[in-house]
Amino acid sequence: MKYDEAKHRFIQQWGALGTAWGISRTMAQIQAVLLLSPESMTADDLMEELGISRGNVSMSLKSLIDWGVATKEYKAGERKEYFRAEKDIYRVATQVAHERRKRELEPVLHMLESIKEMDDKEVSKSKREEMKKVGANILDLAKKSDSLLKKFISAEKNWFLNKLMKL
Amino acid sequence: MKYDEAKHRFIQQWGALGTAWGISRTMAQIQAVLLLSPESMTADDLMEELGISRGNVSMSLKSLIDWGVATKEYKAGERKEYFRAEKDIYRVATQVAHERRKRELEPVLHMLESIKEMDDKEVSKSKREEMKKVGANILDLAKKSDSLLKKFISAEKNWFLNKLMKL
DNA sequence: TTGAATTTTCAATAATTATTGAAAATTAAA
DNA sequence: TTTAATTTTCAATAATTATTGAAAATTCAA
Repeated sequence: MKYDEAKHRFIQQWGALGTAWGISRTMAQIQAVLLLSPESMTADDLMEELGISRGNVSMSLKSLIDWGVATKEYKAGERKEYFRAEKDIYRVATQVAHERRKRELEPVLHMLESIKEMDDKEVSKSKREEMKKVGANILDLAKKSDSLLKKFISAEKNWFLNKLMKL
Repeated sequence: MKYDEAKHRFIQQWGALGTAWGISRTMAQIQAVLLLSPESMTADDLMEELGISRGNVSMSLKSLIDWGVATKEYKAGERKEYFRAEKDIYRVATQVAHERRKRELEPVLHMLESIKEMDDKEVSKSKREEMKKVGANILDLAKKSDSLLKKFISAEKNWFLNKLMKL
C-alpha cells in the first residue's frame, strides 16, 4: 500500500471514531494528521492538508490543547506557531479519560449525590428504593472504574520506567 | 428533595451524558426512565412520561435492545409489549463497552492492521516509521484495554458469586 | 508607536443528526 | 377470514452541531 493511501485511511477512520464518541470530525482528523507527522505543523499546513478553514483549524487546535493532547511550539526567528500531538497513546487515553470524567461524568455523580437526600413520602416505597439503588450502583461503578484506571496508569508508568531502566 | 424533582434531574443528566458520548438524548432518557421504574413499561407509558412521539419511542427501544441493555416482555392476556432496562449497571457498562468496541473500534483496528503492509519507497523513512509506530501503539493499547476489561468483568463475576455464597 | 503577519472570534450558513407523524405492516382476538 | 389494536417504517421537518470566512484582536519586528 502507498503511504498516501494509508495516511488517508487513518485520517478518515480516526475522524469517524471521533464523531461516534462525540468529538468533532475535524478535531479528530487534525489529531490524526499531527500523530502521523514527524515534525510539528502550522495552522496553514493543516488547512492545506485537510482542506478546511482557518477558523476551524484554530478552534480545533484550541480544543486539542484544552483536552491536553496537543501542544503549541515556537520556532526561533519564526512568527508562526507550530503544533504537535501527544504521541504516547497511553497518555492520550488517560488524559481523555480524565477530561471526560471531569466534564461529563462528574455532573452526573453530583446529581446522584444530591438525590440521595430524596425522601418523599408521597411516593411508593418501591419507587424510592429503585432510585436509591440505581444511584448507589452508578456511584459504585464510577468508584471502581476510577481505581481501575489508576491501576492501569501506574502499570503504564512502571512499563515506561522498565523501558528506561533497560536503556 | 421530592421524588419527582430527583427523577427529572436524573433523566435530564442521563440524557445529557448520552449526547456527550454519541448516543441520542431520547435513547438515554428512555433508559433512565426504565432504570427508575420498578415495573416494566409500555411504549405509551414512555411517550407520556417523556412527551415524545410514538415513532421515536419505537426506534429508541429497538436501539436499546440492540445494545443489549433493554428487553421486551409480554404479559399474559395483554396485547401490548412491555419493556424493562438491564439494572445491573456493571452489566450495562460491559455490554456497552463490548458493543462500542465491535461497532466503532474494530474498523479502526482493521485499518491499522491493513496499513502495516504499507511500504512506499517514495516517502521519507521518518514518515513511514511514524505511521508504523502510531499504528503499533494504538493496537497495543487496544489489546491491553481488552485484557483489562476482561479482568474487570471476571472481578465482577466473582463479586456476584461472593454475594451468592453469602446468601 | 506603526503596521504587517498571524491568530482568534463569532454571526451566518451548511451539514448532520434526531424527531415527528401518518401510512404501512404486523399481530392476534373475534 | 375480518378487523381493530399495536408496532414499525420512513419521508418530511426540526433541532443540533460543525464549519466557514471575514472582521476584530493580538503579536512582534521595524
